[in-house]
Amino acid sequence: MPSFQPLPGFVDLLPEDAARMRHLEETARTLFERCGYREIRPPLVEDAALFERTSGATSDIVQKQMFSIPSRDDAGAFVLRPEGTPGVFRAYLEAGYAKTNPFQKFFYLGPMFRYERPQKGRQRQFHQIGIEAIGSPDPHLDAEIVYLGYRFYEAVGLRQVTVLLNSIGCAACRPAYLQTLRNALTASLDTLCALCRDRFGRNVLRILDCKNAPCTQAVAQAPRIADSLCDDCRSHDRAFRIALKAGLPISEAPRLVRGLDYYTRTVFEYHHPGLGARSAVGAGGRYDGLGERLGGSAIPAVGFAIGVEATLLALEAEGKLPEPGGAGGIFVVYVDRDCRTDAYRLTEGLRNAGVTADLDHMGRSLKSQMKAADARGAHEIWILGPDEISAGTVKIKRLSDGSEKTLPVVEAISHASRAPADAPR
RNA sequence: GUGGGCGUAGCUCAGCCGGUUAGAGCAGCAGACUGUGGCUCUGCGGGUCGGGGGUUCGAAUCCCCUCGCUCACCCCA
Repeated sequence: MPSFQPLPGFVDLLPEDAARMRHLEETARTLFERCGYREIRPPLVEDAALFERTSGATSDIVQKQMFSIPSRDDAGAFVLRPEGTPGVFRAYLEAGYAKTNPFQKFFYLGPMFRYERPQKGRQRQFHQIGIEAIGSPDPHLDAEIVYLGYRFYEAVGLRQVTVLLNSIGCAACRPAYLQTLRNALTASLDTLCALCRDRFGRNVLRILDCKNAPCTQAVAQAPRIADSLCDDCRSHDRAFRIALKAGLPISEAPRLVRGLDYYTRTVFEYHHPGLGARSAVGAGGRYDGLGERLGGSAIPAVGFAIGVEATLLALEAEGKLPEPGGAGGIFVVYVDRDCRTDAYRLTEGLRNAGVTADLDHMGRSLKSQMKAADARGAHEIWILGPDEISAGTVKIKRLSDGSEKTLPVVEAISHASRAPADAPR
């Protein structure tokens, strides 16, 4: 057993894992850029207060899930970002977009950190890919984003994703609903789980989300938030649904709420049946309240985040995990050790000509070199032995059909650089 | 924070009613095929049996402690 392992909840992404993750990231990048979203990279470390102000001091993220870093001069706590939205929004404000060019579409990707007990699909360092459209209240934007998220899952190969939708109102109508909800739940307050009894005063809305039987029962009787929406929220929701592309596998989720405080109106989650109880592969919503929480003016915005690890699990469940392809390219093989330097020079010549090329560095037998070439998925083996070296040639073997030919080295290199053998597949 | 499961080779695991040299498959290396991959066969290397203590003539096996991993609950993208 090695002396050092990754810390609990942290994992080494080996090349095969990194390739899978990169595949998702590149799919997202292509898709999002096509829709006008530009990549933004806020820092991984922010002032703890940023998340306390935005996510809500009562949210679990803030209460117990943040990784804090003591600052040297005791100026306050720093934290590893537990989610992407606040940092993106802070960057938007900091850059002055609100004044110069208020409507901006961003995407971001990278690691997030939460101090949770690790389990399947949940790590302390996990990865998200998210988008944020800041500056517009347009319900068509909600539709664009919900659809875009779905398109991402579709593009990576998932076929069983469903979209859960709800509206949770705004600062104008939600307080009245919260009161209605409290009134409705008062009678059954004693039957609620301990956590929900606590939530009753602190964050009633979250009771809707509770999975404990007594709470779901109590909640089933309670009035729906959809019936308490103000006119503005109602018309926003209506326009959003009209705009939303038909054919999306949508489920109404009248009790869907979010764990973070800044959401308003549209909320949604993407679910996958292959993940069990914790079936979300991504989620998001509108957060018109975030700008004010950061001390600015009200700036409407909407976005979502994709859980990368959850998405990979879903792909695995559908049997669609992409198998990382071989390195391709050319593997240069030396017949005996005296040819190693020539083989090395030939390899460098190929690389300098823009061709993917490699060779053995373990002093292995010819046969083993051939095996290694095959194992790594090379397309051609270039064999260099005393005969070839004295003739200034190289023997080229195609792995696909085993055919061989001998060419002068110079000619072979220029041919390879024109018609690269490392073309995909 | 709470509960369950599991720690034996690089990986997946067998062995565990105590008993000689701790095994298999895969992977690795080498050979059969003396300058040729995939398939096959043969051989080789590789183990503080997570760690510590205890019981015993004898512990991978039984007991205690400890560390680690994992799954679930909680909560959550």
